[in-house]
Formats: sequence, C-alpha cells, structure tokens
Amino acid sequence: MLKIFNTLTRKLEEFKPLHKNKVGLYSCGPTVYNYVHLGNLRAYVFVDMLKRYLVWRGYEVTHVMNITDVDDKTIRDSQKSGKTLKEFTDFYEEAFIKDLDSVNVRLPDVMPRATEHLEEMISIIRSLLEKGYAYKQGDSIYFSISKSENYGELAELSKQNLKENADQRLNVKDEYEKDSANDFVLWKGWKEEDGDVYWETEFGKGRPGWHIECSAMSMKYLGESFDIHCGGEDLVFPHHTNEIAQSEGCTGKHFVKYWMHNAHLLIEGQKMSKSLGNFFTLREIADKGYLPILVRIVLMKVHYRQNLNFTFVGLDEAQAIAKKILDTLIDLDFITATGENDFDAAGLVEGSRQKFLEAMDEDLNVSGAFAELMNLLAEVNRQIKRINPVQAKLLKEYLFELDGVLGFIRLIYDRYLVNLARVEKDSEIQEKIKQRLFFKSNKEYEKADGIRAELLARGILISDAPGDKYVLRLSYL
RNA sequence: GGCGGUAUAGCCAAGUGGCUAAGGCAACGGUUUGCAAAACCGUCAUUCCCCGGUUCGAUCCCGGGUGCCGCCUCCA
Repeated sequence: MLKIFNTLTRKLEEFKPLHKNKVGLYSCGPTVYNYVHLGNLRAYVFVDMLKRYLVWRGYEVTHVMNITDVDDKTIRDSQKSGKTLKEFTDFYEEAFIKDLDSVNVRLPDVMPRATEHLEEMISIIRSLLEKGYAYKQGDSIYFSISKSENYGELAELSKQNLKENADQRLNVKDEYEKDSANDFVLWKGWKEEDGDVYWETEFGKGRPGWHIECSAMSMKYLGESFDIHCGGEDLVFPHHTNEIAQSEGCTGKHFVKYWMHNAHLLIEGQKMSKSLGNFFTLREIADKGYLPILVRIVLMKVHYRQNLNFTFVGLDEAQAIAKKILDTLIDLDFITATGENDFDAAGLVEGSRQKFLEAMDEDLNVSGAFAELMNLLAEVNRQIKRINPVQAKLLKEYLFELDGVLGFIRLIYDRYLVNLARVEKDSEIQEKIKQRLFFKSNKEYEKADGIRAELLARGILISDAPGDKYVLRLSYL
C-alpha cells in the first residue's frame, strides 16, 4: 500500500487515485527568465521520481507541468536584453529542457505555456466575476478571499496571525486598490512598464496574474478534480492556496486530492542567495568536472520533505555510489562461470524487489530503497564467482528495472558501454593492452605497470582478472 | 510577532516504546593480487541536542529549552 504525505491534511494517507489506476499529476514548472539552479532542480527531480515510482507501481500517469512565460521578471529581463518576450523566454525554456535531460528527468506529457492559455484563464476569471468571488478595481481584477470559504486551509492560515507586509514586498500602490491586503490579483491592467506585453480582452488591456495560470492549465489537461499537485514548500502559501480558492470558486468542486511539497536545500550549509554567489546552476557543477547526473543522485538521496544540504563532498559520495553500482554491472558482464549452481538469483531479486517497494511505499523512503539496493549489490558481489550468464542477465535486468525509478544507473552504464566500444575500436590502445599482457606474463612488471599508468591517464583502467583475463573499467565519471 | 519543520557516528542518512540503532562515504586492519583496481571479511553510536514528565522500560510519546531551516503576497 502506497502512502504519501498530504499537505492538505498534514498526514500520511493511503494513495487512492480518483479514477481506478489513472493518476493526474500537476507540478509547478519554471518561470523561464534564467537558468534553473539546484534548488529548482530538486523540485523537478522529486516529481520525476514520484512519477517514475507511480509508473513502476503500475499506475497510468498523466503529468502536466506549466511554463510561466509571462510575469514581472520575464518582462523586465526581456526588455533589458533587448529581445522580445517570446525570444527571451524561448531561450530559457530550451535551456531548461536541456538541464532536465542532463539529470535524466523525463519530460511531462504536457508542458503548456501560460501565454498560450489566455482563453482558459479569461474564462475562469469571467466565471469568478459572475459568481461574485472577484471584483474589478481600477484596471485590474482581484480575488476576494473573504468570499471564499475555507480560504487558506492548505496553509493552515486560520492558525496564523499574518504579519502585514512581513517581507516589505507589498506594492503600496496595489495596496490602495485592493479591498483587503490579502486579496490577490487575477488580471493585471496594463502599465507603461509592461511595454508591448498585453492582451486585449473583455477586461481591457492587460495580462494574467500568476496563480490563475496554474488553475487554468491544470484543469484544462487534468480535469476540474485531479489526484496530485506538487511544488516547492514555499508555494503552499500563497500560490497553491490561491489556486485552490480560484479553482474551487470557479467549479464548485474539490480541486486536488493530494498536495505534495518538497523541502528546500542549502548550499554548503548556507541559504542560497545572490549575495553569497551560491545559486549554482547545472552548468557550474559540470564546469567543476562533475557529471550532471551525479546531481540527480545527490538531490534524490535525501527524503523530499527533508532539508537537503548540497555539498561537494555529497557530490563525491554520489560519485562513489554510482561507481560502485557500475562496477558490479561490469563484473556481471565479465563473469566466467558457466555451469549450474544452487544460487537462487530469482529468489534474491524477488526479496529485494519486495523490500524496495516497502521502503518506497512509505512516502518515498529513498534511503531505505538505496539501502536495499546496496544490500543486493553486496550479495551479488559475494556470489559473483559462481553466478552464471543466465543469472547475471536476470540480475542486470532487475537493476535496470529499479533504475526505472532511480533514473541514473542505465545512463551511467550506457555511457560506459559507449566509451568501451570506442576503446575496443582503437587499435593503438588495443596494441598497448596486448603489450602489457606480454610484459606481465614475462614478469617485466615495470614495463607492464608503465603501460597501465599510461592508459589510466587516458581514462582506461585495466583490472586484472585470473589468468590472462582483464576487465576494462573506464574513468567514466 | 504568528505558524511550521528539524536535531541520530568524522560526513551523508534510515529507523523503532523493549531484541545486533539500516545503508552509504571517509578512515583503519585483514583476505585476494607480482603490484594495483574491484570485491570480500573485520573495526568504527554506552548523553540517538539539553532538561523534565508519562511508562516496568524513551532515541522514539508529552512539556519546556537551545541550535539550524522555512512560510507569513508573485520564491522550488
């Protein structure tokens, strides 16, 4: 039984989709005005793992993630760069997709852009006006939270004593226009600084507010009620709180069954901030010589509701884990045993799968799942000398099956195979390997070791096996 | 000021009202190897942040501290 923590009830709940085994999943996507940083990436890796696990568990998942391609920041920065809004956001959208790919995040089924869903947003706003949830003030339209029953349930606002303008971020002008400080904007009337970014609509010239886009796009693709909505914990209030108010105000139906929020991350023990210069992007990590997929391992290894401290030591640890798994896969490829034995590979796999599932079923306990993977590897390594090719195939298939959830093993292994093929085609390297074997069998160890060192410098590690055999491990990470 | 999260070894990190407190990284010793690499075996938590309470029994439940983190209008 899969249990997940629902922010709405603050409890672990059994997961039961609204429609049999079909799951509608929405996650908040990026505002495309810059490269994504590690904090953003954690959210996307989390949703990816959740989705992969649901699929592994047999659910049919439809995943929708929005692209916010119009807001204050995209307008401001596109103007600064002298590009049109579209040129500007297209650039970062493309970069975003590349970054997701390099941490092996599977793309959502639908990635709708806000600017392409004005109709849907307008229709929700119209309905909210008709039903009295919204009011026009100046050129803008606001949602009146006092009209909304249960407003703030998700964020448990009733328990809180909201500090007015806690962060000094409230715009004083906006303040005058709203009936209540906490009312939020659905439609923003055009202002001079918006330049040529506006839509002519029945509400006048302007653009949509932020919250409305997620309501519009999620309901368009997943229906008025759907199963899971994800996002970073900072979005609980106000973004998701307001999404609920708008959507439920408009449809009169319960919007989302399960809300899941991932915790934030620290960088080397410190808050990410512009002034500390620790807003790492994937490119910056890669420039330091780390394979981007290692970032996925780091982000995934810690439970999603736990604060994660991103460190370069952690990246090294991820590298060691990846290497350990790959080394076992390589050993399975180079097995020499052929005969019958009493090793119960199928039983080992079945037991392991059960433990992996039990761990992940507990609100995605990845640590437990990793522990099981490590225990399996240890057992395989203990038995490696007697495992035969049939058993090796079974074990490899199982590791790749788990990788359907984890999402890094196959990628690292394939990379190894590509490099290995390159080495095998390289006649110069092959010649060196032969020479080394010759020196070695002649007990000319200095010469043999010299060649080994030379090859190692080129990323090729020769591991001797009994007899004349050897295993090539590449410096792949 | 209000609300919430969290504290487990040198580091990362599960977990449980009682039995050996998972797993990984690092380190150290050993087996194997011509030497390595990989692997295996072994060592590595007697305040599980502190104080108090409940209990036959608390790392776990409750209360109070302390540290760190977050939210309180456009941030993943």
